[in-house]
Amino acid sequence: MTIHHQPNNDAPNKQLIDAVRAFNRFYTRQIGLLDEGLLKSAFSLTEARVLYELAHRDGLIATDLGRDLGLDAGYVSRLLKKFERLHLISRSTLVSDARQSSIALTQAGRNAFAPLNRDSHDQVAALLDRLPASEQDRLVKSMRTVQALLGESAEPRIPYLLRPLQVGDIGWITRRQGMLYTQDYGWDETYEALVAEILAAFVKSFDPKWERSWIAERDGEVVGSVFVVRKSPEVAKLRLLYVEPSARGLGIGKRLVEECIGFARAKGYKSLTLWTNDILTAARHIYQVAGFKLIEEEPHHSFGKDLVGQTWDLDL
Amino acid sequence: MTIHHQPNNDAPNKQLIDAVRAFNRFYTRQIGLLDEGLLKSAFSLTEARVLYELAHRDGLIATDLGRDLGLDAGYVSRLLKKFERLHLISRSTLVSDARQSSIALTQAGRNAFAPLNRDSHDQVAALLDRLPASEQDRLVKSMRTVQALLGESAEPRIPYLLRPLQVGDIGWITRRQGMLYTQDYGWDETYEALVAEILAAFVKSFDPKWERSWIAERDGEVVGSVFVVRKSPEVAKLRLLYVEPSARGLGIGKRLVEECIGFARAKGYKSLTLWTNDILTAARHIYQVAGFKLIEEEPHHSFGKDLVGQTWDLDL
DNA sequence: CCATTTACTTGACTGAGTCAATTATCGGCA
DNA sequence: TGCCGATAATTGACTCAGTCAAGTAAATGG
Repeated sequence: MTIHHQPNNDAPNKQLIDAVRAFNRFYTRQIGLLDEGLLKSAFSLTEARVLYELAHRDGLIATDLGRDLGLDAGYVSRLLKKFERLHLISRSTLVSDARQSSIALTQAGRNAFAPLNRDSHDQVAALLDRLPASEQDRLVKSMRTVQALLGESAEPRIPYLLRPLQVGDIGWITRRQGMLYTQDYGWDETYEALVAEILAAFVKSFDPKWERSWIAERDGEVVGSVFVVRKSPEVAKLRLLYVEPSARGLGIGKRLVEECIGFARAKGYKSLTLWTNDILTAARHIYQVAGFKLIEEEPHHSFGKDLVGQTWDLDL
Repeated sequence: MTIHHQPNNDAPNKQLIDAVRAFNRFYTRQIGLLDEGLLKSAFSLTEARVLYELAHRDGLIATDLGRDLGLDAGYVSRLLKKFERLHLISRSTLVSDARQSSIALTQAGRNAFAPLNRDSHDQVAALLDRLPASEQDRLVKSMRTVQALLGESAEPRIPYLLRPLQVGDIGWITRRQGMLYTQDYGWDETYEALVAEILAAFVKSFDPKWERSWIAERDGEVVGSVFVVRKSPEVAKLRLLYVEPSARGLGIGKRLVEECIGFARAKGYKSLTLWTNDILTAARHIYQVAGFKLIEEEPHHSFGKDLVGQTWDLDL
């Protein structure tokens, strides 16, 4: 299994554990039901699994089968011997290692596997068929998520990726910022509206020569963003910096702000300014570290709360 | 299993079937891995499952166990006999039916089950612990989805539910509309910006006396929405009608429009107007059926396309 | 080149789960 | 009331999937 970033120190929530255990019981039964159907064939369940592997992957050796299917080496050996006796497989000793031999299905083996495969396919088709198309999609999507999370990811996970805005992003950012600040600070729905307004204006008046957006994406999900707009020929403004709680601690916020500064410098702006609220301490810390200076503070009443707005500037 | 709404007539997509089969293979192995850990106990896997059922449900009879765990009646009988010999369970013949007897764990039974239960719990905890908290949530959510879709739903599913706007909705609607029209009609990012703008304005100037929003929600997900705004004291305007492709065919669009009409009537508006584009045929059909009349058409260039805008009115 | 590890095989089991026959009881019905 | 077909549970008789440990042959590493 892969080593993941930031493993939890405290034990996972009991409710989550129970949910996973419930799912395991449920799916044990589910698999049992599906397997019942295949039992009438000449092959045992495990034999069928072995045939499946052989039919779908080339150049397997006995050890691979045992490892991937979780089978005893002796048992695999016996299974393969039986298959060989039935002329379902052929084995050829590897030149690279005379202990191993590459196993391949013969034509007879493929013929024997075909009906098994069809039955299994049809059974799953019948299962899916009970659901409307949209739910089939949801089901498969969820299964893929489970598999991705529990399985070993083939490639080491990219911590995150920066890209420009695409369609769908501004809605997503609006939603997440709205929900986050409502949840964490009790702001009302007008904050979400403000974000929507700012982003709409950004897109409508976007000038690629002087402005830019950065979206931080992880595993295909937006986990952060920031925007730079032209306030005047000499002043750029950083807006709407945000990092998903689940992606904090990866340095995404810092990186986003650095990108903004770099961009503003490259474009010849004289200074970079931003407006924020004093309660957003995590963001403030990032601005401070990046060299921003607090210019002005003024109380205001917005989003249903009494807040203290702050203007921060950075000379470029 | 439950009878679901609108089963598919045509066979499900092969890709989906293969994904489900891949998941089944994956999870077979996953369960195998988890079970290995429990093998050192004095009980077999099936015995542990039986004990689990007995520990968590009262008044079970032998048949229930066989049915719910997919076990042979004879085998269950023998298992129970063994448990009884070990004084782990007690059986009392039911007065209602002398063939059946209610099975309950004794204190010794509970004591025997406790370590098994703890081991299983700890194993799942260890599994979850490898993931950061946010991914644990994603995992469990996906598992619940799979279980809900494949299992028999206890209560018949509510097709959908109408509710007013909440925080997060306007971002979501912006995103989905933006993505949908980009995908289906090739509109550019300015459409998403327009939606954001309209929704921001709606929230900011919202007057509950004269205006309203309806969000259609299914299984906790937004699947449609519509807004009514006050254009003038006599004219209400219907805006941003939208239904998720996955939720079409449930009459959500029709219902949303009907709500708008009802609201506009109740508030004493003289007419309800709306603006749309001729290519949105599904929506147009809904408007026609609801009694709207096409008032005006004019070509315009928006969202990167040549379009024909339409104004529809309904006298109330 | 020798010790250790790895890939595979084989003999000897066991015990999980199946199948069919049997008994006891129930519910329905003439 | 008594009979019949169905259901709940039990039991005997299996089998065969899977385990465990010991052994062989080849590879690997110092």
